Amino acid sequence: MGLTKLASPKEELMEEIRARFHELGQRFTREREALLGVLLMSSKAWTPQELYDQTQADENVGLTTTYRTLETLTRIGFAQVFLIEGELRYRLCAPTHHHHLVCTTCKGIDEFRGCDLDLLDVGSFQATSHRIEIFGICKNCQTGATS
Amino acid sequence: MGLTKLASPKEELMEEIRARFHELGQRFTREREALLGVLLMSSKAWTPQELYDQTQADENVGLTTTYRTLETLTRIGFAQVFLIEGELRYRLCAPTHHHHLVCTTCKGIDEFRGCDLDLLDVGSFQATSHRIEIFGICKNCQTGATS
DNA sequence: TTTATTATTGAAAATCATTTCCAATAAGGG
DNA sequence: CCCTTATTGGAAATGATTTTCAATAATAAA
Repeated sequence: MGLTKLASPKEELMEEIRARFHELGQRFTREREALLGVLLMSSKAWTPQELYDQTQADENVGLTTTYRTLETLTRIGFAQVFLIEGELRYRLCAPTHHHHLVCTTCKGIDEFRGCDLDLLDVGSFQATSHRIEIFGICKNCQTGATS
Repeated sequence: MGLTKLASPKEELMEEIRARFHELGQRFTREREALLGVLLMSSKAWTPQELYDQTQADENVGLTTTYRTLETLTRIGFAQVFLIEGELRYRLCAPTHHHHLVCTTCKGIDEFRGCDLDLLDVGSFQATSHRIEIFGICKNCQTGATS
């Protein structure tokens, strides 16, 4: 990990999201593209403020827009919120079922598939979804680098 | 579920927590006892505000103290935070390894034990902990009652 | 018991996170 | 190129949480 590329090819996912936006009658603005550009660049889960700061480098995107875009992406299933050490962080996610390896050092998150939780007997509890998160330190962060 | 009693006997857990507080040089105040009294009463995960409101019935506990006590219980391992539908909620938890069935209607949480996640191969990722949460509707909430 | 020490409390203020407002802007269909 | 209307951004509002600090009260020691 250590902020490796996302599993799904960058351009492909960008197009998939753009298409979904159009389907929903939402516009694909320069701001949204800039935010997605940053999000697609790594496996990191960002706080809204961090993401905002990151975009300031080249594009001018407002903090409010950053919040709104993360909310939208989460609502339509292309991002997920994570509670990591008391902070809410957002990360792009493929919309297929998977779980996460969360690095508490760099906040990078890798996906993994394959879980047998559907087999678990939960009695009369009517399960609708589940989440598995494995916390730890990714390979890259084990080798000393602080971020 | 539907806010059933906690697995571990109420008095027993209260004593365990009291003992741990003493060990840590922390005082077992009337306020902390009142808050624990409410927390021990059910399997519900509370927002700080809700817990504060609940205590006002008989004991006068401040909101600040409510936040502080939840923070302390979480830090020493007797409570856990949950992100449920965008809200942070706290629930007493036995300090042994287990996972959760989260009712998104009443916010009651049941514990379940037995998971084979330790067997999962996560390659070079250095796992330190993991969390499994199953979301859904508990038996009690399936039968119509709104809360 | 009584006293001394010091952790804890609570109310107010400060801070931080997030949302709402609304006038100006710009995406994208026609 | 024009029109419609979703989107933007800054400011203000709101909401959640933390800090501050003087008063209080829980325990240990006498």
